[in-house]
Amino acid sequence: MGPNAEQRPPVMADVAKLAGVSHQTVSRVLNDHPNVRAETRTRVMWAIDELGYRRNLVARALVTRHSRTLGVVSFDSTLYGPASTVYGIEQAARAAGYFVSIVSLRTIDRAGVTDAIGYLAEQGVDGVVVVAPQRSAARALDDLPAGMPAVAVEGGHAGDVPVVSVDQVEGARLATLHLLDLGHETVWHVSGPADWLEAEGRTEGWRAVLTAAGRPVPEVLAGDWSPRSGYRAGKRLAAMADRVTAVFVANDQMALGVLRALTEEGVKVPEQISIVGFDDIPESEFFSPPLTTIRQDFGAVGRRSIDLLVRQIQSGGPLHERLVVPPQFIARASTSPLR
Amino acid sequence: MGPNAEQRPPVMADVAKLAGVSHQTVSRVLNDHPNVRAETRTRVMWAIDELGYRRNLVARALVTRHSRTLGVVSFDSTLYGPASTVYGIEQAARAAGYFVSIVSLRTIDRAGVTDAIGYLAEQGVDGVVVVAPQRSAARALDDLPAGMPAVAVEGGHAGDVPVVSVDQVEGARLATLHLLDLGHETVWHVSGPADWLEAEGRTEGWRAVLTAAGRPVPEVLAGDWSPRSGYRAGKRLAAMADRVTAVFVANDQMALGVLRALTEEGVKVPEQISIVGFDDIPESEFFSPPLTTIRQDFGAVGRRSIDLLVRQIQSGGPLHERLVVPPQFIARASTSPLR
DNA sequence: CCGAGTGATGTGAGCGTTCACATTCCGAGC
DNA sequence: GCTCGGAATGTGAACGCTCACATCACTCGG
Repeated sequence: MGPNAEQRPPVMADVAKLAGVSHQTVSRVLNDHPNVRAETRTRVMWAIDELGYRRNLVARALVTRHSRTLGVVSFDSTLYGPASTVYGIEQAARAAGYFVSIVSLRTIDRAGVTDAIGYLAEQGVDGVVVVAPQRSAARALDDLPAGMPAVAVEGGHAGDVPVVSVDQVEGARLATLHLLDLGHETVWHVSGPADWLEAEGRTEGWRAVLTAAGRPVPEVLAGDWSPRSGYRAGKRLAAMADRVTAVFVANDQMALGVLRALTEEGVKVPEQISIVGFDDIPESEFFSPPLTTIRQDFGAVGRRSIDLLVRQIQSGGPLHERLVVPPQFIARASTSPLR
Repeated sequence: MGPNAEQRPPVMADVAKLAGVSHQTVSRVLNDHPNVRAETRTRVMWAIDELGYRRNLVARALVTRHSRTLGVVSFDSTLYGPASTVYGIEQAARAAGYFVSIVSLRTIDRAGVTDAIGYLAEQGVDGVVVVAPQRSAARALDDLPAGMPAVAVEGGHAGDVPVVSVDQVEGARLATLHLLDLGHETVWHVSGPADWLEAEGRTEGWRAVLTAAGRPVPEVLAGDWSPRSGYRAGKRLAAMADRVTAVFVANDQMALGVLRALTEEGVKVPEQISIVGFDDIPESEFFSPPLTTIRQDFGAVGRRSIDLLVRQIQSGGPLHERLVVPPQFIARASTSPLR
């Protein structure tokens, strides 16, 4: 092996030697430092090209103490909501010049989230976004490593940490009001799982509207977001079809299950029962009938949370903000006036 | 400011001083080196705890040249398939002791993928998984940085890079054969977008079965995976309802659109037309009627690809393997024998 | 009772950058 | 021609860890 049998990728010193400058000048070129002669710059660029040099961001991170990487802790990113949120976050982070390191948890207990944040901290992320849609997960934000910038998405009352979320209560209000406006005496509700903050918010908004209007508040049918749980709720609703005329279902997947159950039992939607969902998944428009629902702007959630996180990283101090993204009502064919 | 006004997080030397050992002994404890006296170990552990020390993986990565981070290049992780694949990859990677850094591209041209891999390389990932469902994206694997271990998922003919994919052709065969077995004269096909390898595979399998059985091969109706494109295809199929009795739709979302269009036009499924989808998204079981479809095991795809990647990282050499995950036929209510 | 062997620990260098500071260069101004 | 100042460049020391090697303290067989 001669001295040229180097297998290691070229480093800054190699570029410097080839260009006939010091490693520091190479660094300056790479970092767009103003005080470099144009001719020197081109010579360095040429050498970089010649050697196929790529800078080593790990070494840079060691000295700057900034990795330009953000951590994302998420949960079951197969569900449409979390998946879209994570996608939005990733897009926004990259636009802001950050990499994204993701940990998706299967179960979402506090310890799991704390561990995940710990791993990310060791890995040197500059900040974390925690998608913590459940109470228990949100609590993990209380034991953040000192000085770690963080943002909670859909995270409820998260202590010192700023929160970005879609206004669930408002969405539920829109849905429920729409049904009351159509002349329905009251509105039934198929809820999400108990521990989820989004589920709580939706139930709360629904209840608030009914109470404010002086309408009876029917018993809540509990679901777990899955189409199957909606199907079960739908069967129960069908059995009460003489009393039920309008239902607000806490997400579109469950609404699909409800629709299916009602169809099986011969209950017509929207003629006999009106249905409103939540999320506006891409499928909703093609349900039978097309689903009236509430759209959440996940892209906006991602952008806002990254913006908040980056501002914290730059300022050093924590921000006590609470950003709310408004939901949007989408009218389709699953609701009709009470005849 | 006294000398104790340190704001910086503790480093290994701090732990060493407190425990009364050398930094190297601390390192040994952290890395489970066998030759450390039990008492020393506990003393070090105590010091670590006392200071709230966390090791700095960036510094470690600099010297070991391994970041224990894998890069994932994906594309629109909002679609059910890509989202599930990425989730499976992330789970498998973490189980294997790796972090995952994700780049999701909006558009999937070759340059974009090449750039993404380049960024990940600078960032020091030990290997990359490229979810490259399109021909153009798959081609980016030809210009990988030298010595970068890589695996393509759903990636077609990807040069030197091992590929893991679900057997699309076989899935399409299962779907088409099922329909022929029910007595249908031939099977129509709503395809995915042209550039997608998965779409090609599904069309190929469908065509192969028809040809082998000596049946007429109808014109392909082109879709783009979206429910809307399925809806448009459904309208056209409804217009030919006298000739069409069976349709294989290249994914479940489009199948939903087809279903919707047929329902609107008063065509009964499965009495007049039988439909088979592909993917088995969670919603399929609750379509009206519940959709007969082909299930893909995305978890298995994730595990296999990480396994392949980790083996490459450990062995140093590239592996020329090609792993195929079998699809599964799921019978539901959207198909029936030709009367 | 001594030297070899093994386990436990310490020492210093180096990973590839950037930072702080030192040095050199060059033209303007007197 | 000489000084001065800012632009352009170079030098050496970190950053926090692991690696290779050195050292030290024992145990054990002859």
